[in-house]
Amino acid sequence: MSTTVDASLMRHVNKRTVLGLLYQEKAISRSDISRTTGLNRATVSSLVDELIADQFVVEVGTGRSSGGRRPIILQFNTETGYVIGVDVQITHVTTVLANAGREVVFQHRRNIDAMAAPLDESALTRLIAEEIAVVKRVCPPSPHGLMGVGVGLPGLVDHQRGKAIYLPNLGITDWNVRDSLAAFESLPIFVDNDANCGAWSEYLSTRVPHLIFVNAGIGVGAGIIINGHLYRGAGGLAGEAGHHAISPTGDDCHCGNIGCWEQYASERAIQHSLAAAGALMPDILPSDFVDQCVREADAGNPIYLAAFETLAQHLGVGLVNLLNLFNPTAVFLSGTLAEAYHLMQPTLASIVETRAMFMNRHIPVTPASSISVALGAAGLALAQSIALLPTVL
Amino acid sequence: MSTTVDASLMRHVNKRTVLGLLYQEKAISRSDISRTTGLNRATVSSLVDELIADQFVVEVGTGRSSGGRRPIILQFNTETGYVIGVDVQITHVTTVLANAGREVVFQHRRNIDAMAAPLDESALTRLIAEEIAVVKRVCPPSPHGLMGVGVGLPGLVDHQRGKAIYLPNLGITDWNVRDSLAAFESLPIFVDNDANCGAWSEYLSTRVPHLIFVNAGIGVGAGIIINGHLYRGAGGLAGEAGHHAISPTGDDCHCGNIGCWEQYASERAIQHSLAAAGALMPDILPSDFVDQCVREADAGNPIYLAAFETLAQHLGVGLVNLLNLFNPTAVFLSGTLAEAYHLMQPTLASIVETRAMFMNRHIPVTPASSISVALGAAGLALAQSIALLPTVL
DNA sequence: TGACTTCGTATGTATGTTAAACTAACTAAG
DNA sequence: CTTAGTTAGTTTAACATACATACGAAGTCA
Repeated sequence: MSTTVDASLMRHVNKRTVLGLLYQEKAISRSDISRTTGLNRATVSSLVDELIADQFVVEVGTGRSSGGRRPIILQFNTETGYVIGVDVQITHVTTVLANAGREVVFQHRRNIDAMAAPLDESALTRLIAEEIAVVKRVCPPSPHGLMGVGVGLPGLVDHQRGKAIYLPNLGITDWNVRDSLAAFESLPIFVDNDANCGAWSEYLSTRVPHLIFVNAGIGVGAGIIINGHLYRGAGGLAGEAGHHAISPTGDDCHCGNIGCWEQYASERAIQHSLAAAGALMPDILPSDFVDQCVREADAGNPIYLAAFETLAQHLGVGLVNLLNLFNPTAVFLSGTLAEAYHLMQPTLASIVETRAMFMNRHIPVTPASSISVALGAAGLALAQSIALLPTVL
Repeated sequence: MSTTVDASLMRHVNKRTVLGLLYQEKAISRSDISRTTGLNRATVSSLVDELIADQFVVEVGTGRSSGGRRPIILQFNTETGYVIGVDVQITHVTTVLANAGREVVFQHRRNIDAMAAPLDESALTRLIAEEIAVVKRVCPPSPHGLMGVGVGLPGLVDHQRGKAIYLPNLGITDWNVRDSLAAFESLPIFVDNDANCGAWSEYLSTRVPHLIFVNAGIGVGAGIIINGHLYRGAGGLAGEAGHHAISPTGDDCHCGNIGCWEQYASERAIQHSLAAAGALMPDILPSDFVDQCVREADAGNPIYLAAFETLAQHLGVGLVNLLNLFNPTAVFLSGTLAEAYHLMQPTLASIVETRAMFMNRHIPVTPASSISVALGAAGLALAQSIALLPTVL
């Protein structure tokens, strides 16, 4: 932790601050930048000149005068380069092509049914490589080109080595994703946990400094942003919220614990409720399971309504725990269960309002977009590719 | 978040890095500093000169030669100034006088029995002021003198305004500690949650970058260090681990939640166990309660042994949740229940080893010193007083 | 004794930010 | 339509700081 600063780092930091501001605001002048950063106008001019030379920034005409010379409007050059993001879930893979401004240029979803027909590592590698190839074909030319690929995976990930340590619901252990993909793809590959990707995506969109992103589908995981940085923990494996126990008497979990949140707040819990009510749906593809259940509940089927009610209660209990522990600014709900948000929202809200500590009772729990994990994976790749953009950590 | 750097900040950061290194190492030369920080020898010399002029650093003779001129050994001047730390618990108040090197020069403990004879805010203010006055009298003269007072409180604290928002077990709401004490004491007053103080203390001692400090007594709270910084959450009220639920069927808690960890992992839980076994101890001072229980258990009394066993199990379940959520490097156990550490250790260890996720199974759970909260409070005051020392956030 | 090593300092240079002067371009009052 | 005032952006000089280099001091070792 011995941070030292010299002139070049000083300039780098200031340059990053300027580009960061340009990245947030859609139209801003040199003068505006000087005012909001506190940097001298001359310094800003010099930094902007370099950013323009690097094609990260473009001048786009002049703005309105406020009593003097009209300002030159600057913008982050969203088309300076592109990244690919891949969200690997148990039931489907979502791939996006995003420009440097995190605008989605192309997206593709492919259902898989890993639970019915398990995919081994090499099959999954090929599948991801195929998806990348598909997206790659539609990537427009740009100054920095296609800069990298981010992959979000549902389980324990060693993001530094680019390895999946344990993906319980895919039945995969110790899979070196980066090296495997390198056989098909020469682009830089970045790998991370899916909830981490989602959290990063929501942070970049909202700039909320402390947030929790809960990905609830077949498993449950959380991504945690603290002070604008992704919190990874000492071993890089924080946020296993799905394996915090909410009951001392629950079922044994594969993780070794008893009564894990994941047992009560995942698709499994719905199946459990349905089975208990004698209403199993055996001939449905896993990738359509939640969809079908939501449809039944929306149609008024009381068994399904009750199942979602129970689910919402358990989801709420765990959420309250996270609120009291982390005291965040916002919570985002993602994964297949987010499709049932409208069914669970009233119960969820009422549990948070009654059971969280008073300062946490009005923290909003909102659904995330279905592509936020893929977009976040792309965003992580972007952050690694352009050193001047906001750092992950 | 628009960080800008200029020459003076650059120098400040480098100076802090140098002083930080001197603060950690007990004997180090300019040359050593240059090597470990990467700063140029000339730069180090210049920075050290200023630090010596400020009396933060002293030259203490020469070291052994390694084939050339002998180095001049530098040391952080632990006697450059002093701070006071106060740990306010329900049953006692601990006050320490520490020098700038966090060495305890004097300490004093005073039992109170706030539960039996409740103290109101003004009585508590006077009590703290008295304790400060006692300690102040033994403070030796020094270049920077007595720099400030840190106060750790068991409950929700607004550290920025120096206010206690809610201290449930003391029955106090909205108490402006800083202003109240200002009537008695002109020193700068810094207020924080007790577990935050403890966590900061353990961080400064161990330099473990990710750690959790659990303060378990009549209440339960956690202080969280993330990446060498105290994590306070969005509203400054994170770490309310005592109010994360570990059972859906437990008692109602004053916080609004059901089945809070605090119901199962505090002194209350022992009383509950004893009552259930028909072995209440009504005529004991609250400040001696745990002491007495430990003595009974150590003497082999099966009712007390069973009570601690149950307590350890519940403590363990909550700890596992924290491990899986935060993936820390170490956990420190403090508060009155830490006195029963030897009784609970085997159960605690076995629960962590079996129920935590595999990467968290060998995270050490060790007892903290009984003065770590007071020392941490002093440390927070120190960090605020000397801007060149490690920052809290 | 003499060559070599290491520590710490002195001096000049490179890099960067800032302050101030300056030009460009606009608004608004008379 | 002129003129004063304002705002945006650039140029120039001054200043702060870290670094490279050279050097003296003080040791080691053959």
